[in-house]
Amino acid sequence: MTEPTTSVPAPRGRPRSERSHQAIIAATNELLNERGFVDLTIDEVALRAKVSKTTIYRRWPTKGTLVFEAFSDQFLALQPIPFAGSLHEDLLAALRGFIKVVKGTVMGRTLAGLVAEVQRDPELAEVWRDGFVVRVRTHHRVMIDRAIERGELSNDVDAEVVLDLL
Amino acid sequence: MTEPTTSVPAPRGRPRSERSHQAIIAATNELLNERGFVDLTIDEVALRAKVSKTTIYRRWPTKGTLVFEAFSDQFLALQPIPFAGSLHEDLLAALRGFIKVVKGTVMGRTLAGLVAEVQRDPELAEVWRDGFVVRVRTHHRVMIDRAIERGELSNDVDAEVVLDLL
DNA sequence: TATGGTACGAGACGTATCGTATCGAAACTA
DNA sequence: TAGTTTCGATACGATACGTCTCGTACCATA
Repeated sequence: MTEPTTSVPAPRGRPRSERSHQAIIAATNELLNERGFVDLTIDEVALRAKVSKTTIYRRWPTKGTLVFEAFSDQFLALQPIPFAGSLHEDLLAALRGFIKVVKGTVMGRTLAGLVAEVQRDPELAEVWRDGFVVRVRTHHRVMIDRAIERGELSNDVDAEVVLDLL
Repeated sequence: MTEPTTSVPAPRGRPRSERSHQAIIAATNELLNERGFVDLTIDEVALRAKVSKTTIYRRWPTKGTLVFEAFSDQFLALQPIPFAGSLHEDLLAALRGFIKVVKGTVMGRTLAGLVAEVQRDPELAEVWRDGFVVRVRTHHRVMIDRAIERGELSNDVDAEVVLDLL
């Protein structure tokens, strides 16, 4: 075998356009910031990305999954891990940063719509948990681990609960 | 004048049915708990309340305002003012109670949809602020006032910010 | 009792959006 | 060149919101 057995079975037919993929994500983020989740329409994403609506649905099954993918990277990039010194300060700083983004940018609007959508679509909820909540928690876990090396613990559970508001 | 000048100019014509009003609110709450904000339809509220859709729109301009009214009372009734002793404990208890309702009942789903809707409708946003956020804050203000009589203060601002997540 | 003002029920209606289906052209592989 | 898959264009079905019309029911007043 010249190819590993785990390799993809060699692509057939016309390949998917990578340019289209990026144009769709970009257009989605633009419209997301202009109008938020609810008022974003797939037709307009297609129009702005110079792509057919069919192409979008061929890659993302629902509006929610598309918006999720476009949004999550953009959002998480704005959530740095603070390094203040004490766990209490770190968590507070993280919370402040989170609130600042939610209240100070248009992303809060999108997040609200996305959270609402997650309540309705079980498949999206799964992607949401695996691809967003987990990453946020991993984020926080770092702070908590860092704190364990000092001897703080009882308040940790509370903090996790607080951040469950996500 | 047998009537005070500030009295209502005497109602003319057929009065609005109080029974209809209550039936609409009740049906809305039922459907809200069954399906949440997004999947609740005005047509079904009308059907279940044995009321014409016209009657609903004659009283509430949008779906959002109706749901808000039906939901806010129901929700706030489940948010008692804790009395633990210290401000820290009180706020924590309030937060726990809030999270418990949001995560443990179907109301969280409705709340998410409502928050998303508030981001879109400026009129609803106004009603939301005046009729919900204010009441929640008044709620918390009681705890804070109670704490001021002991001499805690610096952490208060933080707590308000945290509860801004609403 | 007659009249005018308002709410009511029933339902058609226009607009908007999601997501699907169809179909011929284009792009790529073997 | 033949086979396979994606592409764009666009019609379509399914819902839902919110508006509008019209004839009827209810209430105060003269």
